[in-house]
Amino acid sequence: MPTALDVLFPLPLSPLRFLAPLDRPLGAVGSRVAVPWQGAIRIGLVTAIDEIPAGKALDYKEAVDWLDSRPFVHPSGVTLVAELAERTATPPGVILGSLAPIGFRELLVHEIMLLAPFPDLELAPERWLEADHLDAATLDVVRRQGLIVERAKFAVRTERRLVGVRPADGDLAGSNRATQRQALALLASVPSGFPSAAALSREADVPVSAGRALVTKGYAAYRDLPAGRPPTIEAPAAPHSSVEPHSGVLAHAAVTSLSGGRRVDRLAALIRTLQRDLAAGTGVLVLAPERPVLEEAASVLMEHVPLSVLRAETSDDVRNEVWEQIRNGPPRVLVGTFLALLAPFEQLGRVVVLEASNRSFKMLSGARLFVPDAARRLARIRDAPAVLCDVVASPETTSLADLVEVTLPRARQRIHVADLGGTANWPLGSDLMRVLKQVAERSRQALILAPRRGFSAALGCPDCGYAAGCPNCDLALRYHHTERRLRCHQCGHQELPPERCPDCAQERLGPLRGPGTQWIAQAVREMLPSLTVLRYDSDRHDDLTPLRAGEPGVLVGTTSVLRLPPFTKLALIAVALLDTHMNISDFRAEEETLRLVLSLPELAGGPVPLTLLQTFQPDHPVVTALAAPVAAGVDRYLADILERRRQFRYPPFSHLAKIQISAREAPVAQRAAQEVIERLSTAGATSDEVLGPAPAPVARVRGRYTYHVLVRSDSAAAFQRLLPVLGPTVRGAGIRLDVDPRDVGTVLE
DNA sequence: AACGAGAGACAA
DNA sequence: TGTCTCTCGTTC
Repeated sequence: MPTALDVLFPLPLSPLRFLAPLDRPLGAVGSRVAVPWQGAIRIGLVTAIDEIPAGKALDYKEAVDWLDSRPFVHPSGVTLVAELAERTATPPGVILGSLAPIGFRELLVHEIMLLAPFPDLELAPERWLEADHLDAATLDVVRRQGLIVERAKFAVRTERRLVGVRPADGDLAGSNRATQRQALALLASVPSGFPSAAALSREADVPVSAGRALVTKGYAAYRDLPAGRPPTIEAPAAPHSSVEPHSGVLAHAAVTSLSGGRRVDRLAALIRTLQRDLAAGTGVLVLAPERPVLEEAASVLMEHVPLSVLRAETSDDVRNEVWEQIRNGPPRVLVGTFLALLAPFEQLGRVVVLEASNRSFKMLSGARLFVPDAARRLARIRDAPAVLCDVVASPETTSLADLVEVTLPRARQRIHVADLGGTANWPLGSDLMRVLKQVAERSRQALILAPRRGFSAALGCPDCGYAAGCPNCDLALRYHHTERRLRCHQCGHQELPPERCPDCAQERLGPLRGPGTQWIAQAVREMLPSLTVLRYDSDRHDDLTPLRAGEPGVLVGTTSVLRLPPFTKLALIAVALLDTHMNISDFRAEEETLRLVLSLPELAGGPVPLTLLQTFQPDHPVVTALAAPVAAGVDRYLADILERRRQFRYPPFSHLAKIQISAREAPVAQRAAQEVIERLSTAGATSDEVLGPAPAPVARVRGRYTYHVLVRSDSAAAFQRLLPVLGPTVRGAGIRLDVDPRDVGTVLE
């Protein structure tokens, strides 16, 4: 019986079926194959192997060749891709494309052999030839007629190297040929050769002409040699002093929630467990949301366990090297981004997710996966325990079945709430001014977290209320004072600020609404002219060496400062406007505000600084919870959050998907949104399960109008039935589906 | 995603 | 009639 392969490509497709290459040993699920594709060949992943009836064989093309001797993706990875595709109602190829961005684009050597002379072709039969001797159409014809056999393998990358080809002889005798003899002797002793005659001469310490003479006289020649070993996997910079592992290991549970403490405390609590996993012969996968967390984890863990690192910047070569280490070497810990999810661990002992609620784990392209969800699925598929680490465990984690909660003592933190109500000073309230003065007097350092970059959230007219808006987006243009520009932070549009108000001709246009880094930095400079004030946001990264050297100063930055290594002499961390974080219209906003404030001590490498929160809402439950004298305030508030999620049927008590419908014309988008709702109800959605349509929080971005529809189901099965009815487009509008969204907007309110 | 077929727009 | 651009459907 013929054997068929289901082959998946990193394209928005489901697997396609090919015949297994005839007369070749059958490979395994998870291996890559080369298959004919639109006149050429391309690389795909075998997701299933099936026997099919002989009559069916003619329906499919024959795969050209197997490319792996051992699976490239563990079979559990194939299952994971399929599960994620189903959950997100996305073609599995899209999932493969996001999780395995390399491995499917490598160059192949594709060869063909004519089985008999072919009338119209001047090609020798029964000899292997480069496939590009035939054009795509001819290749397809002779292939269909069974007149050729084909093979494919990965192209070995080569580089031109200078190598020795002939030993020294009489012509090189004599004292004035001494330098050439010297260079040739060196060349002979290095089989891998040199990149150039000049490089050889440099190494042999002879004039360049001597090396060149070897080439002209035929003692040396350039040859294409296989490219050298890939660069070795570099260890991350180790900014951390060594960490003392906690004694004791984590209990064996399907899921462990590891919360509290600082990030290094949570790592310290993991080390003994990871060592035991490795000793048991199993590898461990540690997932990090972004580079600084990854580097920190790697530098802490590398002192205690054998470690590999995989991140976005790792080259394809290094990635292949890591894959080899994991497949062939002794068990190790792999610290990586989402790219590590498909790592080919033979035995996987544990999956650890660092900073499990971090927004960076939400992938913005493709199926918009949330990596911790994918990691938990992987752990379940492989029957490995999962550990979710976070400063504050999310309700999604704490409501999981078979959960063990490990809570480390919360980092010490003195929190002061500064009420901005009725204050005349803006953006620095009187409390913050007082503390900043102390910082200056005592020659200490302070960090102020600004709500945005630029000078102010808008530039406008104090008389008529006009505010300059973006021509492409329904959004105020942000005012950048230093550059004297108005800029849209959505689409990048920029223009000069108007001389006078276009509505009432008033000339005193000024900054409106919330302050940015520029405004706050300016205010601090005016108040404390002698103090160094530095800025750190995506517009400007000031040189922070003075602060690192311990000089007094104030750093004003956006949340991007949270990714900086800790400062050892911080006396104060201030949040200039906590309201910006609390008022984001999302059901997770308060919880994330809590997480933000409780993770601020991470920035202090030395004594615990004062945390000062400026807010117009000192009575907001988030603020009162944080201001409570003991941690119990926070814990009680977390319980409240969970209860509210249950009451209002938010995740984890329901399944949520956000559908974004957008078009250049608002009515087109609105009609399409209506059609989406009709399709959902035709598919059996109850009125309770469909919410919206509502205009997106910013109704127009880059000239496109967007409407949101939410699908909310109590049962996974009902949820999963509804999503596939949404195509990629509806009557001229584009649809984007975000299953398990991390930002929901206002539709439910 | 990438390609090719087919439809429609426009100049000669 | 040719050719350029856009939309749509297919990839086994």
